[in-house]
Amino acid sequence: MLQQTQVATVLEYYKRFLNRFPDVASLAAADEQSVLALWAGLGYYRRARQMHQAAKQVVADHAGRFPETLDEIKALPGIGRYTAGAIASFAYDCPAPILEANTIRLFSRLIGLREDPTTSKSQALLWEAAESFLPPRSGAGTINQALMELGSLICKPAQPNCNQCPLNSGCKAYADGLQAAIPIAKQKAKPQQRDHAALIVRQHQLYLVRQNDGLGWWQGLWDFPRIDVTELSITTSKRQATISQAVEQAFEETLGLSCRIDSHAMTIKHSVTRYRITLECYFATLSSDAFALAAAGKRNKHKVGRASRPADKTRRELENWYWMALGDDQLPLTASAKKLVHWLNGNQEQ
DNA sequence: CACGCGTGGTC
DNA sequence: TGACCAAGCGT
Repeated sequence: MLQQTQVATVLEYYKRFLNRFPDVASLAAADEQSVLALWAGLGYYRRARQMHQAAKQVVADHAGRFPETLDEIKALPGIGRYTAGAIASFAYDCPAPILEANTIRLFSRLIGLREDPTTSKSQALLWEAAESFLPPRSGAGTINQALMELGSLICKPAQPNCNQCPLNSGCKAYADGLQAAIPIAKQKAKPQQRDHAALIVRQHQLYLVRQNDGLGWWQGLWDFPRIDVTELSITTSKRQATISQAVEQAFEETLGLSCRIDSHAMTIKHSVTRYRITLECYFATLSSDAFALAAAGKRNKHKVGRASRPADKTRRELENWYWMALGDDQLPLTASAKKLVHWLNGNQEQ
């Protein structure tokens, strides 16, 4: 959970998760969808699937006992050199180095690294630095955690407290006054704007949702029917009726969902990697034939794990539909879908 | 090796 | 407010 995710963000998810899956065996025995449901909102959902797979692998290949050597730990899906080193040193006191956001910054400054820390050359130097701090006998876990804390609390990204740093006498960046310039930030791809549209289709107290397939964003997670309408180049200068018509047509062509847009509900701004997404949410009514198709989806209880892929393409779509109650906490929803659910809960007039 | 993957917090 | 950042990994 902590991979690329701040501790404060993880805490509540972690508690809920361990409450539901207190050991490897219970996680291994779980449905992927219930694992994802507890992860929903955290992001990087591949981590959840890989951890689930790792639990199964521990049961199958290690008799249910978590492996205790660096190589065996690293062989598990979703566990790379950092996470393997962290587990091995924290849990089993193996003399394994670690390198992550905090210590990359710390070591970059200590050795006065003037290049992009992500290149293989830089990485080799940084791992070497990490290794140089390992104690000869035991206590690697303590040292590793102490170095992370030092990076987190003192050797901060901006305005590091060099005067409080116990390592400042050996720090090249500090000696040269370069602590603000190191590590150098690598240039990122320019953010791109995307326009999405989502439909709010209510039938009695249930809302139509669909599961994302194995391609693209939010694989295996559920969302309100959503499409990318960036190419429609919708502008505010167009009449609302024109926009609605274009969006209706796009839903028909993309999802085979024939509907009429009734009104605009809300706008959600969010982002995925380098994309800045503006999601316009509309109340909509399905046309009668589309309604029959969607109703068929209701009989398909949502599946465990990824949806199967029958040869027939039209059927494939239908398996991914579901009528969801607003209070449903079993379905793994994307963060934006959760926001929309929250808004709908607050807007249940009547 | 560069890129994709999610989201929320901070300044 | 938008850019930066976070207990990385797999491809």
